[in-house]
Amino acid sequence: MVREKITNLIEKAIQNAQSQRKLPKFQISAILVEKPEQKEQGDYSTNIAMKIAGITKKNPIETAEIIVEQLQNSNSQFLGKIEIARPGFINFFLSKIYLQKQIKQVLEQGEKFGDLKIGKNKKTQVEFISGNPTGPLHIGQGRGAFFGDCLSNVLAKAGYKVEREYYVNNAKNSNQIKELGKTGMSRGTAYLTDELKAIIKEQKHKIENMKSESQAGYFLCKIIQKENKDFILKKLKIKITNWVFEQDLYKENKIEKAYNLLKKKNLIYESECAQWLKTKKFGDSKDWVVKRSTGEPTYFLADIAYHKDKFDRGFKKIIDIWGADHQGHIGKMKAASKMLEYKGELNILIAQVVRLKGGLKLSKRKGQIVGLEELVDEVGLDAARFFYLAKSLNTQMEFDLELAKEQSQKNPVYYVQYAHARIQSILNKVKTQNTKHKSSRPHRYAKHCGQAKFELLEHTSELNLIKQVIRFPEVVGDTAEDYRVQRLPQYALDLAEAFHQFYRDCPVISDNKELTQARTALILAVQFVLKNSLGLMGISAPSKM
RNA sequence: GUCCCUAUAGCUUAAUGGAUAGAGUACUGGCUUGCGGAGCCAGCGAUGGAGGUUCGACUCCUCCUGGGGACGCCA
Repeated sequence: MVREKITNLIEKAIQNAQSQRKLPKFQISAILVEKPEQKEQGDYSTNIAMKIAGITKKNPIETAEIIVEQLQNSNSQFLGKIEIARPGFINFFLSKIYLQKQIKQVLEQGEKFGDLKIGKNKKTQVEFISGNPTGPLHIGQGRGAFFGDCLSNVLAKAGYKVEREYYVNNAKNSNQIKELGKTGMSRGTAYLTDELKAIIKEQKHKIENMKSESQAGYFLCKIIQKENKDFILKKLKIKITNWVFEQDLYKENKIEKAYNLLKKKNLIYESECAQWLKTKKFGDSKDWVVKRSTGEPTYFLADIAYHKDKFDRGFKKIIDIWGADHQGHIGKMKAASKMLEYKGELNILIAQVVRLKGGLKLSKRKGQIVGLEELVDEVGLDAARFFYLAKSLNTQMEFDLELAKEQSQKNPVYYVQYAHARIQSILNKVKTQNTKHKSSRPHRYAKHCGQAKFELLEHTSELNLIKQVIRFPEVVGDTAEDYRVQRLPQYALDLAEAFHQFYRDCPVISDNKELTQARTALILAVQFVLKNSLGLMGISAPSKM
């Protein structure tokens, strides 16, 4: 990645300056290289001179001058000019030759462009959605759903070995399953929705013969879970590799085993006939009950057993994506992971609440729910995904269903898809004119385009477009590190915009055959990256619209 | 009461302590000798309030105000 190269150059420059005694000796801390928003401020820039000004005892501009002097000696081919700007930024401009060469590389790598190795094949698990099997998913859960799917894609692209998991709270003896059973037996209304009413009606005879609420609830939850599963896989097109059932943890005695382990470690004590876990000692605000006075395990104990199971499966990095109502649960879980001496990385992310505009709250237990299915039907899957992913996970999100419907035809996602389709249309035309490649496969065609004379790509719009294209690996890497997937939709928009501007300024098809070939190669590369970034978001890249 | 998240343009929102706070949408005006006008260009418009730390604060700290969530032997 370009940014890494620049970082390395700066580090070397500082070391050189130090060995020439132009700068004092000090430990070089993290060097930040970022992409400025203004074009005049370079393609990349660093604030390192300001950071170390305190140590060098020179003002930032002088410090920058010393570093730049060394940088200029380094004679690197990919950099054009290097500028110093007040109050002490060093701005880097990429060289034209370097940019032109990149397109060939993108075409050679094709779909693999942007694949990174930073994950080092680390065994990673992303657990997300994990909706209760008592009803359909609502629009609040859509957040964790698309976020988790997208983050998993990004991590995989960045070189992690990712498993995607969904945990089903279907314990037969849990209160929610009993409540569900009650509802089924017309003794309650806890989870009553139109969908459930239909199921109950259909299964009336079977339910009537059931002996207990628990049995009826478990029966109903199986049906609901199957519907949810189909919905997630087929309609939302989310990939899940493992479905884990709470009931199986009971069946396999894993809950009792976890309990005994904690007991052995002397982390459990009895009070008021219940069994308490010493979570306070491990950083949580208080201790929690793991077994009730009746002897039944709590949800928390089951969750500990579940996490122990994750740890035992050898994940080095675990990401849990939970709803906002589980926020108070983080402290306990972290405490428990310490008790179990988990050595890996446990990240718990909270997807903040989704509110409906107009004040309707979205809590599963409080009345009105808007189904995720309804939303996807209204605005379409692509738009829904884009809409969700564009927002930061830990900001509460206000959902204007009316607006979403209204905007489904002028949604930003179409802007990106339009760029992709437009490119396809041009490519089709190019191929028609050039009968030799009329029916050639994309891969072979890309190879052919790789022979183009890239030095002909000189227009500002062409160079800007290339700059956007080569940002892609950085976008993948940054997102894999900070999990801010909203970077992806923004990037896709930026790339599409750069393409539309290029389209305005530079006709691809012209009498100049060499230029036509070079520009065809360029847009082909753009198309690869557009498709790739849409793919990470789970959004389709249509050839026609 | 305690803890957590949060407040940015009319609306929906972005911004690892950096430069002129970035988009989409809405609104106003402009773009036909060309490959898809679902496009392009220009304009309008924002950091809730008061202090503090810093060369530099939407970002960190304190207080205030508003919104949400959590504080069960529910899940």
